[in-house]
Amino acid sequence: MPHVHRFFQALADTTRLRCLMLMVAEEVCVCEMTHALGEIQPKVSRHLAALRAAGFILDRREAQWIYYRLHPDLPAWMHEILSTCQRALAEQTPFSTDRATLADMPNRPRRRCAA
Amino acid sequence: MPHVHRFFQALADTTRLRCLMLMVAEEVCVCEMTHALGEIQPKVSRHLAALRAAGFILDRREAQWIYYRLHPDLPAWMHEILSTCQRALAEQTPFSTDRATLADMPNRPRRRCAA
DNA sequence: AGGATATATATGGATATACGAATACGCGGA
DNA sequence: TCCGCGTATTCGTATATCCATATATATCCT
Repeated sequence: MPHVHRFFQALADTTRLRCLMLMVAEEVCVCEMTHALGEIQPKVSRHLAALRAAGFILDRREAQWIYYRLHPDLPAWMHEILSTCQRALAEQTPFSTDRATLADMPNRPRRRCAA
Repeated sequence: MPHVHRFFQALADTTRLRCLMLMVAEEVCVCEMTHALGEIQPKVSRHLAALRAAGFILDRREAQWIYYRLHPDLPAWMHEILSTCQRALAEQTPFSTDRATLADMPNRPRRRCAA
């Protein structure tokens, strides 16, 4: 199926996988991912656009920031695979350092107060 | 990590994924996969070579047949993902028909009697 | 309105990947 | 030894993918 192909093709790029691993945990905006990965903005943006076009993530604008999250209607097995990945890769580079760099990010945009 | 990248890149091709889904269940030789998928032999062989070069499968020669199976040292999380795939995709085309076509294959080479 | 910040997209080029057709290799049997 | 079968590989080509640079769009603030 094309869906399956698209999914694994999405995971096959390191930049996209790193972004997805961050999004498994929480909603993240582009500048946060750019900072966390240490990549230039157009590169991150381009890969997020690909993930969005394939229907794997959703975006939400809040002021000048655009937050991305996993698509809520993602098939269960895809979500399961992403969880498996995070469990297996969380303590390996670059995924562990991505999380740390994000946590230490100065002036991190704050989400609208939930509730 | 390059390993992770290689793994998902391997799954991102439909021919390779179909072969892997067959190998999750049992050891399969090239002519069996060629028959099951309805693809030409060099195409199947080429993709198996890629999987072998990446260390995801092992081959074993028996007379003129070469049998492929998942590499026994595959990391647990990769095996887990393959299992998740099979559970999710087993009843979808082309994976379901691949299994059926293999089961109905005439003159299917028989493995050496185990034990 | 104008500047600053955040994000998206366009462009052109380099590299990788997949393909069919043809061919080579390895093994068993007559 | 020659043939047939199963498998692997080479070749040339078409297509896809990724990238960096430059630029466009949108929003906020003053």
